[in-house]
Amino acid sequence: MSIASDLIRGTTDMMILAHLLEGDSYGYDINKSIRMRTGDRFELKEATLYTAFRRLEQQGYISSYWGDEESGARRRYYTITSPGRKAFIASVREWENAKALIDSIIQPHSKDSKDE
Amino acid sequence: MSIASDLIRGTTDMMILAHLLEGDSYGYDINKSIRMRTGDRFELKEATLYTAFRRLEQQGYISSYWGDEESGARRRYYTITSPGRKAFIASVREWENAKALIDSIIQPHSKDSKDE
DNA sequence: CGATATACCTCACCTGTCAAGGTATCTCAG
DNA sequence: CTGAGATACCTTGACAGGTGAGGTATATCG
Repeated sequence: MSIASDLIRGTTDMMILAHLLEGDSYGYDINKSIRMRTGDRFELKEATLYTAFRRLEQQGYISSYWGDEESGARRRYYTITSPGRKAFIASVREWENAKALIDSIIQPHSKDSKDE
Repeated sequence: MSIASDLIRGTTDMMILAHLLEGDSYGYDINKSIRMRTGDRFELKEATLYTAFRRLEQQGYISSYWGDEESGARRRYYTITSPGRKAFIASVREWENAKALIDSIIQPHSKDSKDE
């Protein structure tokens, strides 16, 4: 019951930024949160997650630092930046827009007289 | 004011099938219809449109035939097949699903106690 | 000691979009 | 008649994002 990869394309960055808006976090935790929010119906593939981090950091939308836990596996934490916040807002607007446009295209149009 | 190509990815086939549900049509006309339905805010790029036709025909979701107009440029008409109709219904369901999942992921979660 | 969970990472491959280029017909202005 | 623009089709190569498969390391539990 996963989303087709072509459908989530272009929304993964938005998902990650949305999570970071609520505070610094790290890869595994972000994915766990996504799993929980969707009732176990969706999660990002690890490769997708980490390539997204690279991309977002390169664009200046997030920054990272290593956590200082003394036990357990090391964690790389991410912080959303000011440009990242702006980018998130813009991407949500774009997403709402795209949803409306696509819906208007696929919704059936009543056709009284259909000559064929 | 176009949709980011990463956002429409995976919906173009659905758009085309939606149009063909209302009767046979050809490339140029489908794109014109999309432009009209969206109030000139969106249209498929030609390369995208025609690669989608190839893909859909190969999957057996549409079939094609040449129109017999005696004047003007020739037109290749497309018909949606029975499997195509089923695929369309499935893709709409998937799309509705994806929309809901993505929205649930990006929507802000109220956090009463936010330390930091 | 091996399995499982946490936690990170990279590489090669696949697929869909798109810019750029091409063909051919018809109409209309000059 | 000639050139521009609209109609209408098509292909190729480049590009970008998702993903399977593979890898590393630590802690815990039986």
